[in-house]
Amino acid sequence: MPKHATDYDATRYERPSVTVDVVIFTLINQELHVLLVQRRHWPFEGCWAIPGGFINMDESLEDAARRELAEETGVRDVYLEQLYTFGAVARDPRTRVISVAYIALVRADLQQIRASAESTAVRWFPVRTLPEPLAFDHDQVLAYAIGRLRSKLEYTTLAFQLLPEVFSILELKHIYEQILDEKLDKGNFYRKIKEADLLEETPLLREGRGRPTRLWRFRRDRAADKQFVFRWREDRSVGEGRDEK
Amino acid sequence: MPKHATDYDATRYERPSVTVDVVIFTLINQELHVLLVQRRHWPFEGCWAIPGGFINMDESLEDAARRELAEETGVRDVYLEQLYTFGAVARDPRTRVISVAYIALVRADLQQIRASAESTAVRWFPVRTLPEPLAFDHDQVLAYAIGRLRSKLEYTTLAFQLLPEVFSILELKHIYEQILDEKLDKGNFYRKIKEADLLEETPLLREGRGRPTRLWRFRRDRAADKQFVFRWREDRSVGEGRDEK
DNA sequence: AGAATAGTGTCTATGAGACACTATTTC
DNA sequence: GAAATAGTGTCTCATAGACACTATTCT
Repeated sequence: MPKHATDYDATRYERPSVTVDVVIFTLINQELHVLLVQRRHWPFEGCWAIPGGFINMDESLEDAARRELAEETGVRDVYLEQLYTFGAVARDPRTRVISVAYIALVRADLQQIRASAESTAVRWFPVRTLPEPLAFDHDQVLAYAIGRLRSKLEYTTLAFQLLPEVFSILELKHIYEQILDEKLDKGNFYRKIKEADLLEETPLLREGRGRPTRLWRFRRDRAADKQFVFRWREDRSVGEGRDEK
Repeated sequence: MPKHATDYDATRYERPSVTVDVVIFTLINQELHVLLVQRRHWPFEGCWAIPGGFINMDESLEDAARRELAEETGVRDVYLEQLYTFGAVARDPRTRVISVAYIALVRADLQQIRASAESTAVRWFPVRTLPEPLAFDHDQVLAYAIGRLRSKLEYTTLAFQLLPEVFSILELKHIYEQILDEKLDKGNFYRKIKEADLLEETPLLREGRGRPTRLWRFRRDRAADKQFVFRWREDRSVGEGRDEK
């Protein structure tokens, strides 16, 4: 098969379909959730799936991901990142489909989710209790997405995408715990987050059962500085690279 | 546009072409090089480009990448990793093309490169002195590949892919320096690499101008242990995530 | 002996992790 | 005062980084 042939003819080779799937994460009641849609039709009728769809010829991959995201959640201006491209030959029984997967982080309180013509339902699922089985190879996609989220959390300020405008330091710690799936030390967390100088104190307090808690705001100016990275801890585990069977 | 519609008709939507491009790295004279092909035809006639080609309908993305790699270098069984998928609308003037980019690491001494029908030449270029301009958006692809290589080097044993069966510790250090583009401390490097217990001493010595150097072998058994990661240093910089304009 | 290259030893500053302590609220 | 939650202080141990030192070859 020639590469970049002169006499290129668009119709000459059979082409795969290309879809964009978006793994949409949010935090509900301090717990990490993911948005899934229930399929109305064959294949995998009734199964839950990661929302996605075919790309248009006049939109970039990221534009397509944003469109899908908007269609499912009505949300705009969120954190969006390409995850991986899945291209096993028989992952879709209908035809050859290459799926470019994206991760999105949204604040649940802002979102209005809705079902569509192809789905009977749309729901947030806690990542700890996902439905089984998922459609296509979406279990792999999701597992990979969670792994990526976890590893990126350790060296980026990504967790702030999930938080409201103001929040307490212990809420932030809770997100880290949710995503990393382990307990963190309170004192060490306070120390590191303060050293990072990422937060701006607000005059606000939130009352609860015990001592009221101070609320903070994320300093976007510091995060915008691309050189700057808040690294919760140095301990990176596997990270990038995955084996497509 | 419907997602996963029942009455799915493969011909119903216009489909993009999908290519796989492989950024092939090697080490020549202790210097990091990348394989480029010179294009024979329009578009970008005469420009250097990353080798790649259209995927077949019956091969996975990774299979396609291995095929391309074999076609360009005749090499098999190398380190191969998906890099990123590039999908800007007008990146190829002929038609809509989505390119899934891969990174491969090969040992140059083993390879026999050859030109093909579409290329007038195939050459290894030092990454420090790349030709300008590259075809398509290949400058971006390459820059991204180098960044990925750099960041992965810091927490994987990937550098060993570039080395021959036996090598000296200072040669290994040299690879790290090449890829990271900075000087490393000799003593610290010796310390870390030995602590990692990744190397096996051989009885071999190599003579040079000064004191002969001990040769070592990579312990694949330790690296196979997926939990294990040789981390040259903790200092991860940006890493994953990229902005496709 | 001196140059060239290989390889080791050691000091210091940093910072992650553990954990005990203090503070402020409600009941 | 006790319970509940918020927030601080401090000690220790590991280790990254700097850098001086020793070792073995050739000419």
